[in-house]
Amino acid sequence: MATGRTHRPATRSRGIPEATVARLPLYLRALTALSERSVPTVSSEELAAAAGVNSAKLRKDFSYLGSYGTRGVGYDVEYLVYQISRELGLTQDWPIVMVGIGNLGAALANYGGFASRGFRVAALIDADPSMVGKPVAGIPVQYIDDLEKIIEENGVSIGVIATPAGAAQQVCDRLVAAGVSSILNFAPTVLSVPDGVDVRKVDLSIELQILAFHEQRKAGEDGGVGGADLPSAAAVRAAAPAAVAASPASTAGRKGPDGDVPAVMPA
Amino acid sequence: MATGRTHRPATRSRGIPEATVARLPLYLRALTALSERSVPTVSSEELAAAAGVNSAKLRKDFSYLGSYGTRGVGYDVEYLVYQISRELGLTQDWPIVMVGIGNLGAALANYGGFASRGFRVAALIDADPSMVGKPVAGIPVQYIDDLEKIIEENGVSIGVIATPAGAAQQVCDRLVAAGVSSILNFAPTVLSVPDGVDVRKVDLSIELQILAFHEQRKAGEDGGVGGADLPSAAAVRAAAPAAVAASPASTAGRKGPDGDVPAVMPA
DNA sequence: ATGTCTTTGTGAACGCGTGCACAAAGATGA
DNA sequence: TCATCTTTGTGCACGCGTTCACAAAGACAT
Ligand SMILES: NC(=O)c1ccc[n+]([C@@H]2O[C@H](COP(=O)([O-])OP(=O)(O)OC[C@H]3O[C@@H](n4cnc5c(N)ncnc54)[C@H](O)[C@@H]3O)[C@@H](O)[C@H]2O)c1
Ligand SMILES: NC(=O)c1ccc[n+]([C@@H]2O[C@H](COP(=O)([O-])OP(=O)(O)OC[C@H]3O[C@@H](n4cnc5c(N)ncnc54)[C@H](O)[C@@H]3O)[C@@H](O)[C@H]2O)c1
Repeated sequence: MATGRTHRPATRSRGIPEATVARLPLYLRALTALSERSVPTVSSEELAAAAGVNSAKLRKDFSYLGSYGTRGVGYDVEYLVYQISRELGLTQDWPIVMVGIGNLGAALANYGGFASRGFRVAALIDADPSMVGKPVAGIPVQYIDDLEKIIEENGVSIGVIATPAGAAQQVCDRLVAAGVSSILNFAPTVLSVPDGVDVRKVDLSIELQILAFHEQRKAGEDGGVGGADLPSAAAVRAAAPAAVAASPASTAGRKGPDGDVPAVMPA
Repeated sequence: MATGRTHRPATRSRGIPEATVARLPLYLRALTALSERSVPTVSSEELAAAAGVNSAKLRKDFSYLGSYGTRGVGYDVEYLVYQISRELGLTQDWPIVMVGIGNLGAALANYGGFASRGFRVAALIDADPSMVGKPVAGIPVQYIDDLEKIIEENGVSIGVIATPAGAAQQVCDRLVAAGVSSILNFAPTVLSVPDGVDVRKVDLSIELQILAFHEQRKAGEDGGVGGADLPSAAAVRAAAPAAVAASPASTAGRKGPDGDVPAVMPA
C-alpha cells in the first residue's frame, strides 16, 4: 500500500524540512530573475517580497542550507543561485520520460520550463500506434512496449504520467518496475507505489474545487457570528453566482433514514 | 501538488481546516467511484485506503462536516457524496473564464474534468487576434478586450490564467478589477492580489524540482552519518543518473570569498 | 432484553511549520 | 579605532495538522 510511511529513524539531523524544499524552487526563480538583471546582492526582505513569502521564513529556510548571507548586506545572488541549484540537484542532468502524449502530454512536452532547469525529455511514450513516430515538440513519440528499454538505456529515474486515469496505475507499475523512483502524476487517480518511490500529483479538478469552497464561503458568510472580514468589491460579485442551490436550511439536522438523497453529480 | 494561499488574517472559528478542505475533493472522487459501482456504504478504513490517507484523519475530516456516519456500519455513500459536494459548493454552477488559449490553455479547455463537477467554461479568452473566433473544445475564443464584459455578463468569479509569465500579473489585475475573486494560475509567476482574493498555482517546474531533490537524496545519502534509510532497488538506479556533478566533498564548508561561482542555469 | 461485535467520533499528545523579536555580525563612516 | 547602522541567523512561543487509542454508539444475533 502506498500509505505506509514508516517513522523517521530517530534524530534526522541532516534533513531539510519538506516545506522548505517546496519553497526553494520559488526562491530560485526569483533569484534567477535578479541574476538576469545583474543584481549582485539581495536582502531577505526584498527576496521574500519577490517570492511572496515572509522574510523570517525565508531566512530560516536559507539557514538550513548554511550561512550564505552577509549581515548588513544580504545574500550574493549568483552564489545563492548556485547553492540552491545544488541542493535541489539541478546541477545534474535529469532525463525524464513522459507517458501519454494526448492533449495535456503534448502541451507539457512543448513547455520550455522543463529543459530550462536541468530536466531533459528523454522520451515521449504513448500506447496509440497511430501516434508512434510522430514528432511532438521535436521528439518522436515511441511505443509503450519499449518503455522498459527506454528507461534502462537512458537511466531515467523520473517519470511523468499524462494518460487517462484508467491507465495510470498500470503505467505507474511498469515505470516503477523498470527503475523509475519519482513520478509526477497528472491523471486524477491515487497511485499506489512501493516504499522509496515518490509520487507528486497535479490535479486541476481538485484545485478548482478548493477555490469553489472558498468562493462559496465568501458569498455565504455575510451574517456570520464571528468577525466579518472580506469587504472589497469581489465579495459583491461572489454573492451572486449563476445558480444558487435551493437547499432547505434544515438539511443541517440529522441524517434522513432512507434514500432521500438528492441526485447530484453526474460523474 | 499545488499550493498557494493568500489571505487569512482573522481568527476563523467556524471554519473547516484548510488541510481538510484540500482532501475533500479526494474523498469525493473515491466516493463517486463507489457510487457508480452502487456500493451502498463504506467504512472509514476502506474509504481511507481508496483515497490514500490515514483512516483516523479521514474520520476527523468528516467530523468537521458533522456526524454523517453510523457506528458499526460506516458511511452512506450517496449521502456523503451529497454532503461533501454541498460543502465544497459543487451543487452550484460555477462559470469560469480561461485566459491564454495556447498549448496548455487548449489542453485545459478540452479537459472533461472541468465540466464534470459543476464547473462550466463560460469563455475562452486570448490576446492573439488570429485566434479569436476559432473554436477550442467547441467554444469560440474571444478577444481580451471583452474580458470585463464577459465576466460581468456571466457572473464569473473564478478565473484560470494560462498566459505566458510576463502577461500573468496584468491579466490577473484585470480579472480582479472585473470582479473575479478566485484565480488558478498556471504561469510561473508570483501573483500579487488584494485581500479577499484567493490564488492557487499549479507549477510544473516546481514539482519536478521537488522530485529531483528527493531523487538526489536517495542517490547520494548512502554513507550519511545519520540513519541509513532507503534500501530498495529504486535507490540503485537513482545512484546512476546520466551525469553526476563532480563537486568536491569539501564544498560544504564556507563561502568562497569571490566569484568562483560556476556558471549554471541557462535560464 | 441482553450481550457481542464493529466502527465511529474525539480527547489528548506530539511534531512540524510559522512568525516575532532580538542579539550578534559585519559593513560603513568618521 | 570606535560608533552607528543594517541585516542576518535563530531562540522561542504558538497554532495547526496528524496520529494514537479508546469510550460510546449502534447493528445484529440470540
Ligand atoms: N487535459 C487537461 O488539461 C488535463 C488536466 C488535468 C488532468 N488531466 C488528466 O491528464 C490525463 C490526460 O489528459 P488528456 O486531455 O491529455 O487526454 P488525451 O486522451 O488527450 O490523452 C491521453 C493519451 O494517453 C494515451 N494512452 C492511453 N492509454 C495509455 C497507456 N496505457 N499507456 C500509454 N499511453 C496511453 C492515449 O493514446 C492518449 O494519447 C487524463 O487523465 C486527464 O484526466 C488532463
Ligand atoms: N505548456 C505547459 O505544459 C505548461 C506547463 C506549466 C506551465 N505552463 C505555463 O503556462 C503558460 C502557457 O503555456 P503555453 O505552453 O500554453 O504557452 P503558449 O505560448 O502556447 O500560449 C500562451 C497563450 O497566451 C496568449 N496570451 C499572451 N499574452 C496574453 C494576454 N496578455 N492576454 C491574454 N492572452 C495572452 C497567447 O496568445 C497564447 O495563445 C506559460 O506561462 C507557461 O509557462 C505551461
